[in-house]
Amino acid sequence: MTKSTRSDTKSDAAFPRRGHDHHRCVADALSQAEALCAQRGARLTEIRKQVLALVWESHAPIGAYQILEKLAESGKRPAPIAVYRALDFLMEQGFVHRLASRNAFLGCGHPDTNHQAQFLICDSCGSVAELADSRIVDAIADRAGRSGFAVAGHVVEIQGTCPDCRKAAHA
Amino acid sequence: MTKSTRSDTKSDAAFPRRGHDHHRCVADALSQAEALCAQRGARLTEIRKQVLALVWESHAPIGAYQILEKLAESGKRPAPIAVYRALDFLMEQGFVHRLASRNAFLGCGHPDTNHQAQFLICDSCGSVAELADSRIVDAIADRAGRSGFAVAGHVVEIQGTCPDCRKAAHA
DNA sequence: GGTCATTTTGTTACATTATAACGTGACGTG
DNA sequence: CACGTCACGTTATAATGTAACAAAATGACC
Repeated sequence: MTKSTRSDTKSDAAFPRRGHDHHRCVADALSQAEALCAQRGARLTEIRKQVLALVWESHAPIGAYQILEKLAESGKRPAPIAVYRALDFLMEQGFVHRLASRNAFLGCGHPDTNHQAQFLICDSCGSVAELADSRIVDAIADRAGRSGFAVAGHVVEIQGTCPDCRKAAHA
Repeated sequence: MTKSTRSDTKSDAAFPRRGHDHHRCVADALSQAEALCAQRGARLTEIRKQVLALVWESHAPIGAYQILEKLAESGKRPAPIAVYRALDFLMEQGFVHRLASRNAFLGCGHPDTNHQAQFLICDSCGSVAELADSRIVDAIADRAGRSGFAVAGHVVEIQGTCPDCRKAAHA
C-alpha cells in the first residue's frame, strides 16, 4: 500500500488538488481500510464498505441522510440507523471523521495512525483540509494543563476561504 | 459595571468556582447586556432577556429545547423558532456562545469584547470554561496562513475532565 | 397624533439529524 | 452443533433546527 497518490501536494495536509485522480483516491481508501480491518480483526461488512466508499466519493463532507439517498439510488434503502451504525464503526476505526460544526462526515486521510485532527473548512466551496498540527495540539494541551484540565479529545474546525476560492474571488 | 464577581478566579478564564454567588452572576450578565444594547441601539426585548437569563441561570451549556421547557414553566410556551431567534440575536450580540459539539448554548463571559472563544468542556460534570487563548489562536492563524487559507472563524472545543472532577475521581 | 418603514413576534407547518428498543440472522469458537 | 457475540433489520420516535407568511410592536418623521 502506497500513499503516494494522496501525499503529492506541496504542503502537508492541504486541500485535495482539483483534478486529481479521485477514483484512485477512493480505491486506495477502501483497500487501506480492508487491510487495517484484517490486521485488527474488525469486520468491514458490505454496508460499512459502501458507506465508506460513498463518504470518500463525495470528497467533501457528506451528511448521513445524503449517504442514505445515495444508497437508495443503488437499489436498497436502509433505515437511517444502519447508516449511523456504519458511520460509528468507521469513526471507531479512524476511517472517517465527523465535522461537528456541519453535522457531516469526511474520509480520514491517515486512518493508520491514531490521531486528533483539525480541519480547515471552506465556506465557499465546501472543501476540507485535514490537519495534524502539533503547534495547535501543543497550545491546547498547554492551556488545558494550566487550568488543571485533563484533555481527552478536541474539536478544532476552522471556517474560512480556501486558496482556490480566494483566487477565484480576486479574478 | 464591575466584573469583579466573575473575574476572581486564580487563573484567567477558568471554571466557575463552586459555591459562587450565582444569582449575582446572572444579574450582572443581564445588566451588562442591557447596557451594551443601549450603547449599540439593539433591542433587548422581553423574550431575549428571558432566554439570556435562562442560559445564565443554568451556568452550564443548555439546549434550545431545555430553554423552551423552562419558559413553559414560567407560563408561556413559545414556538421553538422563538427561542432560536432569541439565541441568534444573543449570539450576534456576543452575549451567548454555541457549542457545536453539544448543540448547546452558554453565556459569554466577555460580551463587551469581540472575540473568538475556545472551550474546555468537562465530560463528567458538564461544566465549561471559556478561553481566549492567544497561543491557540496564533497557531491556528499560522497554520491556516501556510495553507493559503483565510480564516473567518473557528470552533475549538476541548473535551476532558475538569480539575474538580479529577480531584473527586482520585478520592 | 398619524403615517410609514422596519423590526420583532406569533402561528403553522415542516425539515433535518439522530437514537431507542427489540427481534433476527450471521459468524466464529469450543 | 450449541453457544455467545456481533451485526443487521424493522419500527417507531426523539431531538434539533427552519421556512413561510401574517400580525403586532417600535421608532422616525412629518
